[in-house]
Amino acid sequence: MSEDRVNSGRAGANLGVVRSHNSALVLSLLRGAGADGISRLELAERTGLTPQAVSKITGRLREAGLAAEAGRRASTGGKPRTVLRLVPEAGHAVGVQMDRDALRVVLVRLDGAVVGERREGLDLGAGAEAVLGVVVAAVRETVRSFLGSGELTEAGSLLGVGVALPGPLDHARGVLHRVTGFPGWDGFPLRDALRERLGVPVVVDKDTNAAAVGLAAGGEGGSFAYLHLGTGLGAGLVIGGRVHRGARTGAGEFGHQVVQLDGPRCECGDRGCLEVLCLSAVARGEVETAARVLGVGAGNLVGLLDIDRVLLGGRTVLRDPSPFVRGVSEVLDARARREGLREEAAVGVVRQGERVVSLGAAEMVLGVGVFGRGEG
Amino acid sequence: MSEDRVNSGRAGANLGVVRSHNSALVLSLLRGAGADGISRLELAERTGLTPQAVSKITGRLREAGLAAEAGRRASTGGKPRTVLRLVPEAGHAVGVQMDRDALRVVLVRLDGAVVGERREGLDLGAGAEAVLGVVVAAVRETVRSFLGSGELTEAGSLLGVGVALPGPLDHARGVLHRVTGFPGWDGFPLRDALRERLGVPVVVDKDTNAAAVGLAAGGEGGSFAYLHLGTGLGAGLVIGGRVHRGARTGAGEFGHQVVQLDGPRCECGDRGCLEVLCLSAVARGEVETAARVLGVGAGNLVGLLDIDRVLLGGRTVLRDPSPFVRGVSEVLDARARREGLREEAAVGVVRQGERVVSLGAAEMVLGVGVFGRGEG
DNA sequence: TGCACTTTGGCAACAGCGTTGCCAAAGTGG
DNA sequence: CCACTTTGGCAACGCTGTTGCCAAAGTGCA
Repeated sequence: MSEDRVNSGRAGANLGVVRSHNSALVLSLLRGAGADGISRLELAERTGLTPQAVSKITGRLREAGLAAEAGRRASTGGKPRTVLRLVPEAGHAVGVQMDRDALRVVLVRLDGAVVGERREGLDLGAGAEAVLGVVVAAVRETVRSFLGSGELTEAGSLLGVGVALPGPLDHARGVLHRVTGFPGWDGFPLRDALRERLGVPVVVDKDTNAAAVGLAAGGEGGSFAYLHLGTGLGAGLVIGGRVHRGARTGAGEFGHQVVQLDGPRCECGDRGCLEVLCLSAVARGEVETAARVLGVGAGNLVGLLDIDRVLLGGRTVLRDPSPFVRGVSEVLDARARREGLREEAAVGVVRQGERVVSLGAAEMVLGVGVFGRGEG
Repeated sequence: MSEDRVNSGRAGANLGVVRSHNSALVLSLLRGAGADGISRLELAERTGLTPQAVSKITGRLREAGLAAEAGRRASTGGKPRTVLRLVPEAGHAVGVQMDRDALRVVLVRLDGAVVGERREGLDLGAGAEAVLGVVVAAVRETVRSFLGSGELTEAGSLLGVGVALPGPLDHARGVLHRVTGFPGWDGFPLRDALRERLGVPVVVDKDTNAAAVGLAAGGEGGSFAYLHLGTGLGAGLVIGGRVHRGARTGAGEFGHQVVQLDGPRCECGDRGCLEVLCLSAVARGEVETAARVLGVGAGNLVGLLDIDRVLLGGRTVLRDPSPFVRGVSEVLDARARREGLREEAAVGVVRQGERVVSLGAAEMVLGVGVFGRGEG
């Protein structure tokens, strides 16, 4: 019912919404503070809430076991501030990245720290049932070996499983539209199938969106794009702190923007797509050219959305990031100079490397799982 | 203070936020219902609020003179629903469109109906002070002749003035960065200057954003783009019902996306921009080519953002819309077929014609002016 | 060592939000 | 005419963050 409301229009607010909003807000600030912790008054300043409200909210979080007091700051002439810290062991989430040929499973704590990881081969062509079995077994095994519990839901420790994979899909329903090259997956209800077998909440999303969620939760503020250059070229967009998926989870199709009218044929059927130009340059060993072409696409994106930052990832980039960073930076730099802007959008490489997608998948669970509909 | 919070991060919510959110929500539904009106129970269904909450909210709106009961629906076996209607005369807003060579001022009622309009020539090169004088006089005269009051703020009837103009500017501060071709405007604090002279709230935004606000308020739901093809080529983006401006009000720079690597030089300094390709085709009289190129840009946009609809406007399109609609539709259609989507993004022409920008400018005031921070 | 001062943060009372329970009003339909 | 349905207001309520107040816990000067 609430999902309908959110989809079909704008929803009315009530006290419950206020509470979960504020709780999620405080929780995310606690997470951002990490092991350093954060004081109540600092939380009040950052949220705009009164100190007393923060006290009540953190009191609830402490009672729920999600937060705890952890030492004090130095005094500034009065009573020293008490430091609050997230209790990282209070919850865990599993992140799954399903690729064409590989499976990656990570287990993270509430604070995002990785406590377990597992990698193995995967053959998406083996059929939905077989693949599902492999994924379920891998998740079970990961949780068992690192949390030491056979029962996934035991003690409420496992909040859920996030699954990221390429290809068109429906995030809201958790249904795959198709998986490029593997027609057997058309319309497969991956979320419900996994939820039934694992017995915990499951979230499904495109790999690029998952990465974007993880990066946003990892402290990347404002608006940014994650550009993933691997076997394909896609983007995850974060606008004002929230991932933008579009109504059909179709947003972020970055690789098939046309940057050369009547250019070479792309396998999508169109001509002059960024992806075919970029990847064919990579295949020819012309990394500089690939980077410049990627930069042009990034420039188009920055101009359209006025984003603050561009983060690069994906196997092809991570193999040797510097020419890509340099090439994209140069294009954006030139753009900013032309526009008369003081600073261009900053370009960087994801520091999580190849794990950025699976970590983001886990993050999707933490973002919404701990307190109502979180803020992403 | 609240502005700081909103800009620097995510803000905590309290009861006041809930009230203004829900009030704005109900008000926007009342506006959407127009002269037909809408019943309390319908409002409850649409917002997800309980009927009793809707009764309280509409009670406040009625007390404020913004809404009124207006007849009843047919009975369905019980007491017939009472119809509520916006009181259109309860408030007015002025929309100003400043163009390189022309000024357009519209006066609209709370329901968006135009009750007055005024057009005259403008020379942006005449200097800020001179132009300001012309604008102020035009606004005063428009209000006086159609509302019959010399005092703008009298009876709280004029809620504010929205101003739309091209060129880079800062929406949040209401400061112009520069106006292409007229360096004298660099850094001019247009919003504050107008507010001081007119004595009512003033909102300043890019012309394309203003149009987008107006279209969104006019019932265009979901996510869409307004593409404006006039002396330049720009876009206004609405994502999930809200205009996306970017941190620097720089979003929507649609015309300078590169669609032809190493293409012809654009006056922005880059090569192969959509704008130069499209407008030069128009200049050569090759409208079909211009439309196709525009379609390619629209396709890139649809792919990146997964928007539902593309609306065309601007002098060049409005002169003869059908080839543009056809050309863009064909490109998007082909895209959707390639993707295997059931339906492509719909293409249309703004029904407001040349007034879409000035009407949107007025809408910017109504959206935020009546109740706190509205929903855009 | 003592006392004035600053700062933190909990307790209690409070205002105001939407919600719930209840019932009068105003229709339909047999 | 009366049973029934549906609408929507009144009153009590639970819960939110807010405000006023004060104890706790430091600093720093005398």
